[in-house]
Amino acid sequence: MNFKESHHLILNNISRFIHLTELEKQKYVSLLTEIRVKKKDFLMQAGEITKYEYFITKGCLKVYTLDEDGAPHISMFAIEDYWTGDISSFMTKEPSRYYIKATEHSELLGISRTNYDVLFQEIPKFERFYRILYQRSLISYIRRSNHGISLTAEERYIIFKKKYPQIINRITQKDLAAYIGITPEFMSKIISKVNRM
Amino acid sequence: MNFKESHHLILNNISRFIHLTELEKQKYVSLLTEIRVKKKDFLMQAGEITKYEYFITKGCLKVYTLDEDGAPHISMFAIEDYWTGDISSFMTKEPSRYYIKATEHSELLGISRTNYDVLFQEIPKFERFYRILYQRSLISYIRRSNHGISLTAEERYIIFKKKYPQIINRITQKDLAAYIGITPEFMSKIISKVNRM
DNA sequence: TAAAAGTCTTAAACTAGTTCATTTTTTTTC
DNA sequence: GAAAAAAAATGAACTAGTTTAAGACTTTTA
Repeated sequence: MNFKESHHLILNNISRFIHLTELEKQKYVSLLTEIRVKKKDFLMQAGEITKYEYFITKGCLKVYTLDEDGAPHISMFAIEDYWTGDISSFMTKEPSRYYIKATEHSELLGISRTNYDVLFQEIPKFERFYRILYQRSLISYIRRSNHGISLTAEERYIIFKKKYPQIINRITQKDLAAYIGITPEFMSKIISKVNRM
Repeated sequence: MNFKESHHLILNNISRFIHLTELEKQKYVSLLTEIRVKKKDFLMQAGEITKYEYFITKGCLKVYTLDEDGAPHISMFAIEDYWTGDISSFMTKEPSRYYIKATEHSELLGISRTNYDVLFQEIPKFERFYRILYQRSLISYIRRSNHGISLTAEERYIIFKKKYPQIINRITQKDLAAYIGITPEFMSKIISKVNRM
């Protein structure tokens, strides 16, 4: 059996948690859709019902909401080997409040809501895969929500820099500010202060 | 087959996502441990390795960390029909950074780490149950982490009050402040302001 | 490759939230 | 049910982070 590079990447990601036979691998990749999105283009926009859960094989994207004043708040940056999407809209089939925009030319594999359900019927082992995937995401979001209410912006910046060195060089300071939850002006002050230390 | 009241509660919670046969129900409840904890007593403390994932059948508990200054930051309040614990320490078997303290006399059902693994082997359907449970928790923590960095304390208070009316009357204003992420003094100001509106 | 658009920096005036100290009110305990 | 302990309220002085504005630097686009 011969898989393309993107399929190798996603199968390798999955193999960290569950073991699949060659036949299951074939079945699984047959349920995926390939998606390309150019820099600055949207993978999805607020108001739409999320059609896919995504796995990034190349590039970088930002997932964000806009508040009443039109200010962006970035929920996550997704690069190669990351999963992303709006799990809430994907599950409830209600319109999303999120935008997903490529900050670099990106390539993704998507699984549609229909195929997501088929997947569980045909290869129940995937319940385990997603159980573990969501469990791990949950751990990091519990931590992030605690940091948001208990740490200063400077502390959150230092943690982000340490935890995601491979991301920080690929994003603008403005987007980093929208992720940390402060204005770009204050982000600029923090960075020059931390660098001076 | 005759189950006690607490077993009825937990089985009813589980039946929202998966269907169990009578035999599976019996098997499942045999893996649970009953726990009682008096008001102001700890269910667990920072430094311990989390032994159980908990389901609350009666009472109210707060899950919190202490920062370097000794100030508490509450991650969640758990009441009847809620699941709680420290999923990170439970999975990694590393010492927890959380305290769980009963704010009322409470009764819980716990599943140990060993039995959690046995459960998946014996009733693989539980992978699906936990997949859905974690997926839903994830959705609410993603939202909470966004609120923490994008909303004012007053907005977070109004949202909490609307979303958890059954909890707000059971907790102190001080604990609410530790959940919202502000000082008790500022919480007091916000509440009197919002009530005046 | 010049012009336009977007990003980053700096600074002054402002606001949301903290700190500290004191008093009042409510809850707990014996 | 009185005394002690904890929670809530209030206010003044403070700090982290915002707003607005303007200039310098960098990237994108025609």
